[in-house]
Amino acid sequence: MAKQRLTELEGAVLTEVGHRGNDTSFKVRRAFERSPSSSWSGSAGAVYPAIARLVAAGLIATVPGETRRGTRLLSLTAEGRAALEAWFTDPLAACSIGADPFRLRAGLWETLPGARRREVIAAMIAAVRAEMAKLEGRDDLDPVERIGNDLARMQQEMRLAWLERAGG
Amino acid sequence: MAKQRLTELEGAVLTEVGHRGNDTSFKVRRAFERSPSSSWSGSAGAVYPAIARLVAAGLIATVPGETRRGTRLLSLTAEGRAALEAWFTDPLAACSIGADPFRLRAGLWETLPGARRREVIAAMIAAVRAEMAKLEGRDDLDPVERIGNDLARMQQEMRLAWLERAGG
DNA sequence: CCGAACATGTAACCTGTTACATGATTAC
DNA sequence: GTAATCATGTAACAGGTTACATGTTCGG
Repeated sequence: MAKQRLTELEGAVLTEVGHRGNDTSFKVRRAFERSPSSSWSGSAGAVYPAIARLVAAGLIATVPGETRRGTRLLSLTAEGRAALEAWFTDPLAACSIGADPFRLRAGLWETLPGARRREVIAAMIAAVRAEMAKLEGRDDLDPVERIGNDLARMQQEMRLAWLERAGG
Repeated sequence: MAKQRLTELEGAVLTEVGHRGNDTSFKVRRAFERSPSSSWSGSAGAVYPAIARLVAAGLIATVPGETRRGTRLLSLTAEGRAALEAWFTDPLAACSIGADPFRLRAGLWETLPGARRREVIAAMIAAVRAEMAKLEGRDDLDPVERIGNDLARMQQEMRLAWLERAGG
């Protein structure tokens, strides 16, 4: 009955419920919507079915909320906590390379003729700076999300350093 | 008729055909299979349909190969080159944050009790070192892929520095 | 009272995965 | 000759996106 392996979205849902205090489907979904990562839109059509799968697998328990809004309060079961820990402590999954749109494109910038290349690099520097400003503006983060935010900032700093070397 | 917007896989396919000398569907697919990134498996069921879409959209032209193997030689059309450049020079797409499995999990490691936490961090350090060794072993890379490889290595170095700070 | 935010969910669609199926060429 | 590699593709399935549908509560 327990799921074979969690998807990234399912792991992230368990994280929201178990360590970030998002105890309803709606709050989980809103947390994804507000996250700066482009990887998920936090769409209802992804989050609600994912939670339904986790409930069916016995990893999330639900109790009806007190209001008449139809709210269901979510919590991790013992199995859910175990599945979450297995998910986030797997070294192969955690340290694999992932999908980085910058890495996929950077090699191609070097193929452009000089003037166009400098123009593109300048636009990229501006875009990275804008992303960094967004990341630095967050001061309402819990400790778990804080670390994710710091890592995202470090990656943008790395991109910036690379661009400044490439553009000079 | 021209596609509205390219997926990451479609952009990567155009890159393989246009800038990395992979002039058949099979070579494109094999290049993805051998890539260290975990984001795509390079499965036939993804690559062949993607190429079919790009051909239908007029971005890739095909001519039959000389052998009887059924090989079709691929090349970018003028529209294909334009679409590829639009794809890789879009600053918003290039500088967005992407799906990083490490970033998604790192905050949770800090919630573990001390001994278990050190154990997990040590396993992560070993896994990152193993990934870095794989990345450093490649010396058969063309200039475009070289840069992607360098960026992947820089990201693993960043992870390693973070882990050593967290584990100390 | 009305709009914004809360709250849940479904249906059509698109894309990627796994596994399968087929056949040609090359190396031993 | 036979195994590995080259070469192309499809079918069933899983999961995410967009857009839609429904109803509740709260602030002005």
